[in-house]
Amino acid sequence: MTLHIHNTLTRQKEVFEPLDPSHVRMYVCGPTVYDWAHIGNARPVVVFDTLYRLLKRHYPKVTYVRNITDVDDKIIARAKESNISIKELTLKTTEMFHQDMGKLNALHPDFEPRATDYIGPMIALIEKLLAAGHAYEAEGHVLFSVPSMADYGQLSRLSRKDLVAGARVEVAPYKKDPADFVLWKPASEKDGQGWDSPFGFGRPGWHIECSAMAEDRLGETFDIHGGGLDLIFPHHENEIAQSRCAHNGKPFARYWVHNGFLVVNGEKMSKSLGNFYTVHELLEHAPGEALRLSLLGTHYRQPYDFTLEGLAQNKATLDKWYSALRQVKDIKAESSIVDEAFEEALLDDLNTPLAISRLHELVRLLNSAEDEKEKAQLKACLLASANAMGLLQQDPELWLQGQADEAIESQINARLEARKARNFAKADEIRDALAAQGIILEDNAQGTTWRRM
RNA sequence: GGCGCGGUGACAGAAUGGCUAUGUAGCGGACUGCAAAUCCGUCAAUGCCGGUUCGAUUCCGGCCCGUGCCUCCA
Repeated sequence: MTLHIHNTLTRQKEVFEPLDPSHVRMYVCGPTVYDWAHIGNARPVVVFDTLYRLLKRHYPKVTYVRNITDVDDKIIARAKESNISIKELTLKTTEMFHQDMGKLNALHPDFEPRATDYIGPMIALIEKLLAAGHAYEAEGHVLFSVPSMADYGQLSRLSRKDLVAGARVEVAPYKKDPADFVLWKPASEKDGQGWDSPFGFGRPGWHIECSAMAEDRLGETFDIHGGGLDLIFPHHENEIAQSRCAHNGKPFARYWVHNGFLVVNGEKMSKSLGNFYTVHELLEHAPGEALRLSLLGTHYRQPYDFTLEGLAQNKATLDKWYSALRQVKDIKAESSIVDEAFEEALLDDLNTPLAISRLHELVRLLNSAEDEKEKAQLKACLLASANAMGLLQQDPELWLQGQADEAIESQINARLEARKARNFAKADEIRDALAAQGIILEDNAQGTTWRRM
């Protein structure tokens, strides 16, 4: 079984062949920490977490790096608004991000470099670019010279001519070419964020941050670089330009993987449109695991149309799956081999919807299995496969019922007594009363089980 | 204007040059005191027009519709 992955560089599905099969290296652009993460931020986290888990099953060592961008105009503005220090804002927001992503069952990356810890390497990279003639200083800025790179634009397939034709370019007077972009910009002390450098007091441009952190953690050339579709241009294009030009044209990332956009009611979700959901608020509607399943229910390169109804439906699916697991809670899972059809789906460019359909199939088989040994195997297979996607790792009782509740248990016992006495009117009365509290009773061979809606 | 992406049953969402996933909803049945859950069965789709082909939802061309990017957005 071989991993095939879509590479934005070639716009094709390719066989994944790591530079070093004993050590796969992946970099994904992380959040700019100034506010709660929204579901658009959560999508790449969940997608690349699933890829990370997949890679770990097939290669002996995987290094996954996801940065924290803690230098940014929006951060400076937000800190000023909230009247707190930049450090306080970025630390607090990073903590919020970690909590939310933890609820989505996202594993922690191997490294999570913060931009502010890499100012030195960024300056060094800029100096290399200046020395190589790919950058120039102008009015306190250092700019990357796009015309100095003959094959600029390969990832986005935008020619310089097209870029200039785009009427939205606001050409700063100090730019030699309209396409040039900032590597370093001047800052003043009152911004609350700035560093001394050979080019003066200032701060790094956004793109150079990722180039520097990726190189420091993963080397000049590495395997996979991921992020949202919208980062292709300009961010990733410029990362490539900086990194390759600083290293004599050496390749940067070999496979570029981009997740599609998030859409709400057919419209792009964005803060300016006001139609966005934060992960934090959605966690009040449904557990993080349901949100994770929702995000994986659409192939990662497709646009994902988020709805609260869809979220509720995925919650119901997990209820069903956990119910199936509860039926076999006394059966010990044997071995832990990921289902083959499931794994094949993931290996084919991370086809999570197809993999999920296989989980449905495994649940159905488990529900209809008669033989104990067969149940034990199916349970093990289901648990291992679901875990490969970061799902179904909770205790079923805890998922379905939450904290133990003696009042409910005694009501259920009272109902069982009534049923035994064939007093069905009373039994139904108790069931209806519990239903009004969102408690669903299920009578089965073993007795009566319950769950919360 | 340039560079892209997409249009599949009531809804969500995969796949495929012929055998038409999966889930939710619906319908029928089994089970149940009745429900719920579960199981079995079942209905139902490829935007439009051409072309290639024995055969197209799939490949090619045109059109319509929707949508994204085009200088710091995941």
